[in-house]
Amino acid sequence: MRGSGYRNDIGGEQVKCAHDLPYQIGDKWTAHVLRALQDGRRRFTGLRAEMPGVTPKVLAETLRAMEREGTVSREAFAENPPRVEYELTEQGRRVLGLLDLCCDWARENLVET
Amino acid sequence: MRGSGYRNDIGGEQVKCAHDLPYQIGDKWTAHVLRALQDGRRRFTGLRAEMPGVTPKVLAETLRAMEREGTVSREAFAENPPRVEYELTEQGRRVLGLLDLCCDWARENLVET
DNA sequence: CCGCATCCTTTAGGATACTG
DNA sequence: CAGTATCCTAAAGGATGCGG
Repeated sequence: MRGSGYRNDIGGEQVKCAHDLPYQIGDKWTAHVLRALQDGRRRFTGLRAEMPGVTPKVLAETLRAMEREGTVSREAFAENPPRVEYELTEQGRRVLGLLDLCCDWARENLVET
Repeated sequence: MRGSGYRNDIGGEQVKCAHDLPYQIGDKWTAHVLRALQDGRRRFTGLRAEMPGVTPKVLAETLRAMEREGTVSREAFAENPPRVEYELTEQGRRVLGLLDLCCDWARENLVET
């Protein structure tokens, strides 16, 4: 089924595996952002509310990184007080799909925890 | 660490996701160990050879952690010079399966990078 | 309200040397 | 051979305060 020579950067094929994905996913808050945005756009404060424990600095960093990677889009409105809304991109929804895949796997393989 | 414990109740579900799995998978060397052991048992030096760049300290730490988690088993032989062999457990093979799942996902979703 | 500027702590990981 | 024992650096993440 799966012979050897299948190990990303150790001289095998160029297939990207978990920790070599060009997307953050293992860091502390990205998965939470993906979950928080799965039902639609949210603004900064809304995200904070759904992610207890995150500090504004770290949340902002996470969002900037995700924006750079193309998993999240950001829209700022020139109002006062300011309003900024975040939303998953198509690629972001795909990454969320991977997360769901992992959850499914966990459901089937970790039942006896 | 895990921040404020298991806070994966984001959607109300208690499902464990990527970074909350009770297995290392996003750290630097675990996936490499899983790959290196996928074709059978290996000893410490053999693993080092298949994982260029890893230092004995870090490899030992990784193996200890995996042993604790139950993804790798360790057998030491009372010989001289000493010999120690590592092998995937059933659970280890399951985690490797998740890794393969991620690779499949990447193949289908990252073709046009 | 959004989020940057500072400063600080923790930790993963590496370099090197040394033992049973 | 199969690891410890030390020491060190970089980077992630947190606390707090300010500014448009």
